[in-house]
Amino acid sequence: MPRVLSSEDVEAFRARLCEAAQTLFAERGIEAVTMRELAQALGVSPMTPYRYFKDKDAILAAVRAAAFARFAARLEAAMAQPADPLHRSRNAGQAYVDFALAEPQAYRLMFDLSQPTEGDYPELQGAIVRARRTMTVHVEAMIQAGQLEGDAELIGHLFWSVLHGMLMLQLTGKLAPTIDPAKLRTLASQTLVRGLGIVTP
Amino acid sequence: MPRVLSSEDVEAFRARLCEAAQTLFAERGIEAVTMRELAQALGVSPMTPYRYFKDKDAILAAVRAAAFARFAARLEAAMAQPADPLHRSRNAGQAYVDFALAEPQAYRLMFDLSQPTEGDYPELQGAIVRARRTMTVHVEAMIQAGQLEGDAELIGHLFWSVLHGMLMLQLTGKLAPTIDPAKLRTLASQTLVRGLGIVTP
DNA sequence: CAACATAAATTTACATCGTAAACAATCATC
DNA sequence: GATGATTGTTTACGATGTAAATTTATGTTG
Repeated sequence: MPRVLSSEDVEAFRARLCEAAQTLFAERGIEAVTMRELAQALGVSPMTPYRYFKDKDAILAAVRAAAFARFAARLEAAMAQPADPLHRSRNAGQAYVDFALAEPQAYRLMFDLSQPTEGDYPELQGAIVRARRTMTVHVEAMIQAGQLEGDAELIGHLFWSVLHGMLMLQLTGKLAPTIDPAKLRTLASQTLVRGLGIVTP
Repeated sequence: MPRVLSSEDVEAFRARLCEAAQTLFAERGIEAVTMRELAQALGVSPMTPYRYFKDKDAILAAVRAAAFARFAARLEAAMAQPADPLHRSRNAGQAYVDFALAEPQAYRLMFDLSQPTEGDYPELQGAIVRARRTMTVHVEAMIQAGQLEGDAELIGHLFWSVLHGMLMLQLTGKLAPTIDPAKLRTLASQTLVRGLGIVTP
């Protein structure tokens, strides 16, 4: 049933496809999902998705970009709560952990070394930049509040590294069975606060 | 040219295959390597590898186990240098970074979320345990030397998380272009030393 | 030593995947 | 209403992982 498509229709189909892909990824794992399945989930014939995306990589990139956007939105929402900068940082950290544990497949898609399809796909690039920006904003707030001093971007990346490392080890099942991830996160938090000389209000 | 194979021959072939796989992985990336290529690299017909490994996953697991073993050996060698515990920790951290940057494909294979083929393959499990053990030994040494107090395993996992997080972000190209990875590592080290109250000699 | 059994390796074959190319069906425009 | 473009489908192809059949070479036995 072909019709003339407005660009809104195109966007709508793309969005539906991304959503279906995300759902299937979460259910069956990323590489278990095939183009044919995806088309079937949308009720179209196997080749139809190719009218809206160049290839599978392009779909992956779009789903990744959407995941980064959702991720950034969560962090921004957590930091929007009124509180002193240190507490807002804690909230953001909690939101980070919540996201990764609630949507491990999305987190994996975002941070796996699977494909270096980064450079292409400017939409994806933008989503990453936005998410990364969030990582340093809260540090700048603490610095401005006099709770901390130093290079905000560098310190932001340190927070990020600690969170990312703990979560990746947890998600990949690399933590020792005796390790309680929550305790590890508490220790990490306390250690960073002390180590960076953050003034606790 | 079939012959009766001793179990040493079998092991030798497996080792050759793993080595070839590792080389090809490093060259062309992991998922770009095909069973047929692998067989060709060994000068055998495409199906021969299946006489020595159940399937491709089994080969992946064997290469992963070998990578973990090499990794653990490097860390252990770095810590075997005579020095006070804190310096041995630093050496181990440097060895960790060196390994990941020198063999990014191996590091990726070890820590990607690609397949949860962990549970099967006891050989792999053992290699991981050995590598993980290394991560806490140096902390125990510092505690015994009175340079630090706390839960050695938990603190070991904190060190591990920070290193792993920084390296993964670097290897996946997620660090901001303005970030110097070496500076980030320096900040991380200083922050952990201060935050954990490590007594510097 | 000749015939055979068995283990090793190869060849053939197949299902599945991503996707290119050919085709069909619908609508906008003249 | 004929025509050309746009959307969707069908068909087809090469590549991949691997199962099954087949060949080849060795060690064993009468």
